[in-house]
Amino acid sequence: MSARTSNDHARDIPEATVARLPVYLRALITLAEQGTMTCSSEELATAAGVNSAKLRKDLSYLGSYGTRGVGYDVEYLRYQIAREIGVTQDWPVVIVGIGNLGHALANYSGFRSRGFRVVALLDADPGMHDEVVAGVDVRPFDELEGIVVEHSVAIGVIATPAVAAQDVADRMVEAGITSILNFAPTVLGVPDGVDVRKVDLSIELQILAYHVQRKAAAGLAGSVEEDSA
Amino acid sequence: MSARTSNDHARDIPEATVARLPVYLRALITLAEQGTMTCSSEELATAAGVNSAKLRKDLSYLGSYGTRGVGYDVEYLRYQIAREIGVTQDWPVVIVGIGNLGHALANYSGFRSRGFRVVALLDADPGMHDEVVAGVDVRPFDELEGIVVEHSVAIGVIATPAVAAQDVADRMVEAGITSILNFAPTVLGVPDGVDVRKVDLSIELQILAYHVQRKAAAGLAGSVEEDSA
DNA sequence: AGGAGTTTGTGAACGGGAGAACAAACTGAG
DNA sequence: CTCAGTTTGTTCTCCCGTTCACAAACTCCT
Ligand SMILES: NC(=O)c1ccc[n+]([C@@H]2O[C@H](COP(=O)([O-])OP(=O)(O)OC[C@H]3O[C@@H](n4cnc5c(N)ncnc54)[C@H](O)[C@@H]3O)[C@@H](O)[C@H]2O)c1
Ligand SMILES: NC(=O)c1ccc[n+]([C@@H]2O[C@H](COP(=O)([O-])OP(=O)(O)OC[C@H]3O[C@@H](n4cnc5c(N)ncnc54)[C@H](O)[C@@H]3O)[C@@H](O)[C@H]2O)c1
Repeated sequence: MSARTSNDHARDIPEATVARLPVYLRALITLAEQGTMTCSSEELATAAGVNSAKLRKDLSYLGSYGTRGVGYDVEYLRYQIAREIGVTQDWPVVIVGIGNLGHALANYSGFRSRGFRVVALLDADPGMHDEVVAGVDVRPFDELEGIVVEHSVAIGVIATPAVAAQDVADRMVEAGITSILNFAPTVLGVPDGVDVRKVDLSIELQILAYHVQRKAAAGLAGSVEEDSA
Repeated sequence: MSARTSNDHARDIPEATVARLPVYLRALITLAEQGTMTCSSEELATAAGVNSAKLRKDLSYLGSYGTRGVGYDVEYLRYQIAREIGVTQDWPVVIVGIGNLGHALANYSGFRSRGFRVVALLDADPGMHDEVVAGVDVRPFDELEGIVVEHSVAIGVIATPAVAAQDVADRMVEAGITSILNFAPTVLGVPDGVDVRKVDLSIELQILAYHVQRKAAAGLAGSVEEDSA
């Protein structure tokens, strides 16, 4: 009951930190490619586009991997973050809905290079089956469960029209998937223990539109605010 | 100086609220299509996947558009939110980088139906010019400035490889664009007053992977936590 | 008209994250 | 060995966002 004791260090990294770790990881990979062996929190923070105090606090949740007076060993920190996120191993992924977006996702090489392997492309449209996209057969949606079990798939991507998304999510959960990345513009209902992250292009654009409008309105009003630092 | 007085109601809606308004808008559109005339905060909150108190507080920043004891008029609220976001008018958008992802974006109909109009598709690859995607010519990247000025474009989408993204962003800002949606996995540096939102598929997957791993580790440890409500 | 029932709008408590600031810990020169 | 310089890890404070809880406001029934 009280056994929250984990092997190494404290668990439960804050969500905000988890969301930034992949950014740090990317920055470290870039630094490593440039031949940098060591970096300070200041340098890494700049590369990642965040405040250095925030970076240090984030890293402190993982453990104490830096050296005072020196900084961080790029390769070592890179490995530690990758291990914490879990991308030292490969994650099998299934993509459902191979339309415009599904094709783009299947062809995306950044998938593979970051520890994700597309093991199946599924679509309900029979006209699409056995088409080969990026070296993977498009298979009937019904094969979901078999594939999930066979490859121990934990992560599913939904790129179907919005009306089908909830159905697909239900089937995914039933098949044993516990994490879903949803591109369809719908709110998905899932049981406890299942994670959903959504990517909604229209929402992003609408947020941008709001700010454009606000900036324009502020400009018309003639006041000179907004600029702080 | 103290003139933060605006015409109608108080300005500066919290960012978290701004990010949810499009979700409410989508839920209201769905309700309207189903013939619902009126809805309570509870119903709308459920449809939007949020807490009803949060919904009410969010809406209260826009004004007082509900009726106590009754709820909200779906059409009226829909219009008010659309007006607040700024999607009662059409926003011209340019997309730069017409590869896998750019094609998908250009073909995406949800763009148009939500108040965004793709006025130009730009790519640096000459082999691509004059190809027509979704009814729009692909043009050389150099035409950016002319198009931005001609159509008063405020919003730009970057779908180029990561190495080109900063360059493209610089050119966009120079041309007069003030809001950027970035799909390339890079941190963009932009001047104050320019908004950048990023969509990074790999980061989303890595966040999901972290949680899968955490769940698995918790399972192995044998503790029965996680479930609260 | 009055009262019961319903639902909004908001004040207040609470929790988590952001940033400033500093002590602890390391390096390297003399 | 000592001391100056550097950089981490962490504490402390502040602010934003979430949630609870309730008075105010409205409807409808009798
Ligand atoms: N294209 C984009 O750039 C873009 C951007 C943002 C969001 N989206 C969203 O992503 C989703 C897909 O967009 P798209 O442009 O690729 O659409 P699309 O119509 O081109 O593709 C949808 C695919 O899903 C398949 N499908 C339909 N129902 C299915 C089901 N029940 N099971 C399995 N497959 C099914 C269809 O056969 C089709 O191949 C949509 O919800 C869209 O709103 C797309
Ligand atoms: N394909 C996906 O599903 C996906 C998913 C997430 C992120 N991304 C990211 O989106 C970006 C585009 O991905 P993609 O798969 O479409 O790549 P892609 O290589 O298919 O397309 C890139 C396009 O950009 C053009 N381009 C290159 N440099 C340019 C420049 N300076 N100015 C204008 N155009 C230029 C190229 O000619 C090409 O047409 C990449 O950064 C990728 O990491 C893609």
